[in-house]
Order: sequence, then C-alpha cells, then structure tokens
Amino acid sequence: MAVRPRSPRGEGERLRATLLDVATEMLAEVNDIDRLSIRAVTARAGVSPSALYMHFADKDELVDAIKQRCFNALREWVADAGADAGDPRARLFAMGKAYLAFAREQPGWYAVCFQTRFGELREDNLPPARDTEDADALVFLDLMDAVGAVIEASEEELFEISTVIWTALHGRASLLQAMPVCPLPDEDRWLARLALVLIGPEPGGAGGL
Amino acid sequence: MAVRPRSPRGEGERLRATLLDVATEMLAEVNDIDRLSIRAVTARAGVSPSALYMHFADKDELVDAIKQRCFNALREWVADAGADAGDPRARLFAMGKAYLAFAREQPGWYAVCFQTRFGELREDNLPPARDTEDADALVFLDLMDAVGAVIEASEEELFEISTVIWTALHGRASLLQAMPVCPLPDEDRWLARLALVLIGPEPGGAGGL
DNA sequence: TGTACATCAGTGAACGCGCGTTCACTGATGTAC
DNA sequence: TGTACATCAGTGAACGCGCGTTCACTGATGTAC
Repeated sequence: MAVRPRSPRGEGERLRATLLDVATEMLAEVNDIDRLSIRAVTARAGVSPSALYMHFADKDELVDAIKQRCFNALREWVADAGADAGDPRARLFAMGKAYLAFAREQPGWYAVCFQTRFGELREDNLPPARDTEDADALVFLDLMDAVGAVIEASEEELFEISTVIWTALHGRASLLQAMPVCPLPDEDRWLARLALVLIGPEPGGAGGL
Repeated sequence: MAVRPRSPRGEGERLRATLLDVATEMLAEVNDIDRLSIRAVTARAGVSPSALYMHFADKDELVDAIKQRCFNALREWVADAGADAGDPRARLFAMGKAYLAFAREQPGWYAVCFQTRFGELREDNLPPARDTEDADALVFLDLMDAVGAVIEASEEELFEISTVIWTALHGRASLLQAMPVCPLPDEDRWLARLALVLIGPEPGGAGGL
C-alpha cells in the first residue's frame, strides 16, 4: 500500500483516526473482526505494524474502539430512519426496518456489536440508566422511547415489551446472518406480525397483515 | 495427552467417533469453535495431527460434523423438556425455557449452531419441508408443532407466529451471550410476555404476569 | 503350512504462513540558552 | 544567530508461536497361493 506521509509534529493523533477509518472500512469488506489483523490494517494505512502501538495498547483496545464506532453507526442509522417518519407508529416501524437493514447491509459492523462474547452478567434486570454512555444501552433506550410514543404503558411494561421487540429484531437479523438458509417470512409481514401482537392493531386498520 | 491404542483392523471409523467426541467436549470448554484447532483435538485424542485427515478432508468438514452434533443436542434437549409437560401450553413453555437453558449452559454448542456465517440466501419464504433432514429445520418444525398444539390457526399463521417466537428466543439467547451486560427482564416474565402476546392469554389466567 | 503381498491405521517430520508484539533505532522539527 | 538537545512520529528487523496440511514412512494384521 501507499506510504503515508508522516503527520506533522503534535498531530500524532491523526494516525489513530486513520487506523480506525481503515479498520472499519476493512471490516465492512471481510465481515468478521477475527479476520482483521493488525498487520493488514496498518499495511492499508501505509504504516508499519508497530506504529499501531503508539495509539492502542493491544489488539483488544483496537477492537473495542471499532465496536464503539459500529454501535454509534447503528444508532445513527436507526435514528435517521425514525426521523423521517410521521406518526409514532410509522416511526417505530421505520426504526425496526432500519435495524434489520443495517444488519443486512453492514453485516460486519452489526456482527462486531453483538458477536464478541463473555463479559460479566448483570445482577439486576432493570432498564439501563437514562444517563448511560454505553453505546448499546443508547440503542435500546431509543427503541424504548419509540415504543413509549405508541402505547400507553407503565415504565416496566414498556421495558419488557421493548426487550421482546429488540430480542426479536436481533434474533431475526442474527439468524439471517448465521443461517441464510433458514426460512423466515417476508420482512414486512414479520414486522407487522411482531407489531400487531406487541403493540396492538393499528387504529382503524388490520396492521398491514 | 495419553497415547491412544491403535484401532483393530477394520475399525478405523472408531477414531472418527473419538475425534468428534473430543472436539465436542473441548468446544464445551472453550466455547468458541475458532479456538478449536486440529492440533489440539488430535492431541487430546492421543493421536497425531495427520491422523485426522483419514476421516475428515479438512477442518471445514470437521466443523460441519460438530455442528450437526450440536444441532441434534439442541433438538434433543428441547424435546426432552417438552416430553415431561402435561398440556400443550405448558409444553410450549417448557420447550422455550429449555431452548434458553441450552444456550446458557452450553454456549459453545449453541454458538456453533448459529454463529457460522454466510451461506446462500433462500429464495422463498416458506416453512421447511416436512421431510427435511436439516438439523436446524427439525428444531424449528418441532417448535411449530408445539405452537400448533396450543392455538387454532392456518398453516401460514402458524409458520409466522413460530418464526417470531424462534427469532425472539434466539435473540434473547444470543444477546445474553454476546453482551451479558445488556439488561433483559427475568426469563420467566419475558417468556410469559412473549407467550401472552403471541398465543393469547391462558384460559382462565393472566398468563403468569 | 509357509510365505509373499496387500491393506489398514496410523506416525513424525517438515512445509510455509501470518500473526501479535517488542525493541533499538532514525530523522525531522521544535526549543533553550 | 548558532548550536546542542529533547521530543515526536514513526521505521524495520526480529522474536516465538501455533496453525492447517502434506508426504514419505512403518509396523501390525489379514489374505492368496
């Protein structure tokens, strides 16, 4: 790959951004974080492998940074889709479709969000705090807000219904990635079915079914 | 590891079974198929790495065989749980719980079923054929039967509802593995919520909520 | 019954590979005196 | 104004590692004549 000109003095942080750009771009090509090597990323950035260690302590730190980026991308993707919609119900629908579209069109990014495994289990079973900065919690809170705009329900009910929606969305997205052979009904029908049973029929309609 | 006595003449297939046993056992320990190497498996089996090639063309073939085993284990696990239950509704519940329990207690086996990626997308959106031998399809058909025993519905409705249940189950299982930090309501409440909205309230009860 | 041969279930050494990481270093640029 | 020095943004060679796979082989056992 092309050699990269050295950053001017005092702007060493530029390389960090470049490396993340390159890594994210490559992840969209290979679709699997395990196939991204430090050597491949630095090579494409036009820099020696060891240069990466000026900005990341090790590979884990790089992967964590990539993961943050991908979660933010997911959140924006869904939020953008929701912003265009008129009423709350259409908005929730649009967000659901956008969630599935993100997983379908950026499988590598989606996978890195949810495929890394085995952290600590949480003790409680409560919604995430409103002031969280965890990218994954923010995605969920956006969804919960969208559900809350559609139905009247207690905070607890809202939480539970939202988790069912989220797990179903993730389940569909993940199953289609994992085993594209597996038969699932058409996305719109499936979403309509999910919505119908979870948030009730559209006033004056059959919910699209 | 201990050296394995050579199989008697004509019983070379024994090693194949041994290798699969060992590989499945190790998968339950490391929980990630990518961390299972041919060298590690053959070492634990007490055999040289090259011996594996007498029974599997390459690593992919080994992984496929492991995957079949794990799907069958999942299916049995769920079926066994369902067999003990009395009425159809309790049976469906027990199967749902068993599905989640399998994913929780055998994360490596569960993951290998659903984590391998990027086959061909199916053209249609129809239920799997009744005479299929695909392990994944059989798991789904069992579920569909259990749902069918609970509610009156057309074959098409049954299919769609079952896919929502399956995607939700897989979504919950997968999210808990991928990000144990993520908050989900208690399993029983979540299942009850899922059942309530999908198959209607228990006759004469509040569905456990 | 003896013996040559084929088959079977493996072995063991070697291959080339790409990986993450370390470490001594370089050369340009800014700063202190 | 000149020069010694510190700092910064990297380089480049090397490390040890475990991996999947190949290939020529071995030694026990069965079979044909």
